[in-house]
Amino acid sequence: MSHTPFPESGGFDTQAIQDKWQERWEKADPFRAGGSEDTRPRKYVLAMFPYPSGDLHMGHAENYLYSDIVARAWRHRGYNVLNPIGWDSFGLPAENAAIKRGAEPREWTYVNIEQQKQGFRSYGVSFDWSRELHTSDPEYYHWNQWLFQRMHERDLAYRKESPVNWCTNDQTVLANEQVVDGRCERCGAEVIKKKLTQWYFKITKYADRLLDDLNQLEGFWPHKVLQMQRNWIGRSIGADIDFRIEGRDEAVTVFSTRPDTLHGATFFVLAPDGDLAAELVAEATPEVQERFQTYLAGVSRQTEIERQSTDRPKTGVFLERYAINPVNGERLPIWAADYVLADYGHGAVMAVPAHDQRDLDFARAFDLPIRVVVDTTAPITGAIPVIELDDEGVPIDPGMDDSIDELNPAKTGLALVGEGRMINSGALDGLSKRNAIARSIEQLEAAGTGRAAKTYRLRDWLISRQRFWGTPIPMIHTADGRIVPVPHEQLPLQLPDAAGLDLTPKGTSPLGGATEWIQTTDPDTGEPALRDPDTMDTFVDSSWYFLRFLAPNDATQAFPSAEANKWAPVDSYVGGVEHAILHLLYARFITKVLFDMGYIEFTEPFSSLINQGMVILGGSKMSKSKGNLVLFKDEIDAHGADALRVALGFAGPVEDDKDWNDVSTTGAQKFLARALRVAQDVTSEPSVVWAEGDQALRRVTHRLLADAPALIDQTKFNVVVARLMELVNATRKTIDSGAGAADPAVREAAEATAMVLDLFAPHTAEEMWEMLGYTGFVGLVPWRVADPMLLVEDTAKAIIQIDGKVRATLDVSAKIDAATLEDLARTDDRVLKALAGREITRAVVRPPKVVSFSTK
RNA sequence: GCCGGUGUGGCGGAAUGGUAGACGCGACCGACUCAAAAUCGGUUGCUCGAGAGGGCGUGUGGGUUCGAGUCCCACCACCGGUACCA
Repeated sequence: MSHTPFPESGGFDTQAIQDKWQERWEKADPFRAGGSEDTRPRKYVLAMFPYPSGDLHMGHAENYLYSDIVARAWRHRGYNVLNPIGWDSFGLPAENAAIKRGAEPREWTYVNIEQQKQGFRSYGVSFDWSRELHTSDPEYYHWNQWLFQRMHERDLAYRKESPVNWCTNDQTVLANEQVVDGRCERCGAEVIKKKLTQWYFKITKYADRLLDDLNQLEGFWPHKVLQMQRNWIGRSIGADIDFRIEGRDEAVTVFSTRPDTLHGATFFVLAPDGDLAAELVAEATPEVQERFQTYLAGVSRQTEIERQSTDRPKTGVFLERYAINPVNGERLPIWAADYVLADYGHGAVMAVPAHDQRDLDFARAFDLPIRVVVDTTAPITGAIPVIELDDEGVPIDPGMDDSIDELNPAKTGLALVGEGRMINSGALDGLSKRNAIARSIEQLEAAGTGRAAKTYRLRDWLISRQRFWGTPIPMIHTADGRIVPVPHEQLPLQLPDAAGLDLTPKGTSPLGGATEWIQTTDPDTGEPALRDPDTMDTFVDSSWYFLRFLAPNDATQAFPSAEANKWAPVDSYVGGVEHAILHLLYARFITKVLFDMGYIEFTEPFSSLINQGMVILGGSKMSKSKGNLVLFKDEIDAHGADALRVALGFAGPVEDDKDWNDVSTTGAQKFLARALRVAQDVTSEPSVVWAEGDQALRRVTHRLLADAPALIDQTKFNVVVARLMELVNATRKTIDSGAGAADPAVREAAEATAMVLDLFAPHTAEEMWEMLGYTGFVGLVPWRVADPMLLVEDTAKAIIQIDGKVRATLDVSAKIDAATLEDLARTDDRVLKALAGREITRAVVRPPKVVSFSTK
């Protein structure tokens, strides 16, 4: 193969070096994880597996660099490391490409995988290639179907009719997590609500555990991600309160975080698209029915974007029915309004306009009464106000001074949500908000009309998709209306050939058009039956793939429990923050489900998480549509894999975004050439005695050896590169103007450089190692332990401060005692000059580094 | 609005409460060269000063401390998440 050496590589043919080592790695396959015979402790490193959308881009370059750095570092530190790779190869882009070009989704997908694979090989990533998997292979999705059926058995997979998110462009439903700002996360089209019957995974059953277990991850996952998940799960604590509805037998329950304000409830609101509203309207007068239907039609036409826009005026219709307040028997008019959501809480609220901004806005729009029940002017700390009692021992309501217009919600339009003391609330009067919440729950429980309750923002995970390129849902709809699993001996239920199928989005699954495929028989009766035409959300695939890597070719089970318990949870998981909720929440959920089923012994999938920032260009995201893509392949071709890796590793902290303009591949090339030249210049033999080498250089070498492991653990990769540069610079200096190239310390430094540089520039490191006279792979060589004797300095620089300003520095022995150091400082010329006769009133001496004098 | 995060040279960024700016990019000066590239050496926070040397400096204002980029309080700016969630 002909090639031209990269420029700026100091005469080294880095292209040839790269080719040479990639060929050797491919042949020797040195990065396979050890099997059961391997007694070293294990580490599982994983980068979020790629979707094969085309060639690799800079985001991949960063992501897989970081996981490779960690994997390589752990190998050097004596671990049996698993660093696998696979493809998240089901999904919409394949299908859309297929529609556009008339190719099969499968073909498009597997061509892309081949391309990405070449990309990874050219990048020198130390994967265990023997465990490669594709989620679009029946050998993989078989076990999605298995998982689905196990969950179905436990009522964790179920069907329900509910308003769902519908992407108007992709013509499919979406999970709540896939709607971003009212738009489809994938294509950006507006999302509307539709009422459909779909398959769900009951993630809400795990809400408490998903929330509480986040505490275990504190310090190991980015704080930001933990916080995002907490907010997403959104646990609210309060009470369920039962309201009787006039003319109806069953009570209606509402959830409220403010049961203390029950006396301030003046009306009642139902979600217009909920079941209860429909029921009440069915019994209403024709006029009410008509008004309601008109309103509902308007509401359902709205997109999520319209619905979410702030400052929207409140709208609603009065249903001419009344709810009865359980604490005082008051009749509360029932309205239907779209500010109440059908799928949160119970889809109904008691409205307390004085103390809830939304209720207040609604009350003011429709002229409904407003009653203040918390006096927010009353002190809640300090002396408890004296409550006067009337003749019967009932507290006299102190009332609120309603001459204070600034505090009258009806006038200001501002609900009083702050702290205060209860008024107009019977036996709760005088209590602080906090105490009143607790007391009101006690009262409701005593009366049997309410109870403490929790509600979550998290909704169940909608997993059906009306698209082709995904895992078929392994269920059968029988003629008599039962829904039964596909018998396990018929699994995997494979996708039919896409040829001849109409894949265009039309709102129903393309599989419905696969006549032969969709028709089957009822496994119980033998009667004709239909398969479920939908496929699963591809996030099901990625929610457990890290377990499949432990035995990707096992045709008998999803994964062997014994292997899973040995390797998993993943020790270091690397990926973008865009998955902070979606993928990471789902994987945590499925892990807990598998734990409950007894397949694994751990409850969290990823012990530590690294979120890399984005690679941007000129301050904005790179994208094909903007035409500002920096291509992975172009950079490898222009500067070499190692230069790209070093440049990215050095560009800044892992979690920060990196502007491509600040990523210096040419700087990295220069550094790599300097490192190679150092190795080339070494004239001593591997057998030299290092202890006889130059002490100053040895100290630099050993400080790096001592610090590197902790720096890697703290993901301060950019600092490790900086320290490598310092070592190479120090070695250069020793060769050129110090002890010379033959000094043993020079060899020791060059060898240490190769061993640590392997994390960032594996090709260069291997080449250095070979230049230094070794034959094996440096990537497999254990790091040397730093000599503690070389880490303690025998001299130190002491700083002398006077009134907080550094006035002198002294070279002193590292073992100097406080009295000697203080004497030296007090008699130093510069100190005397700076004192200018002022008297020292205080001296703080911290040998050997600091003397601090204070003066008058 | 609510929740979280971040503010350090021209730029990317270092810095267990102890000399702020490691390491690099860029820039400038020099060596080599017919010349350029590459390479090598030097300078490079701002400012006053010929120099010696001094003053000021980590978003702003306060505080704790012998000593604060680092700890505490208040504020400002930017970024991210989320939002009729009852």
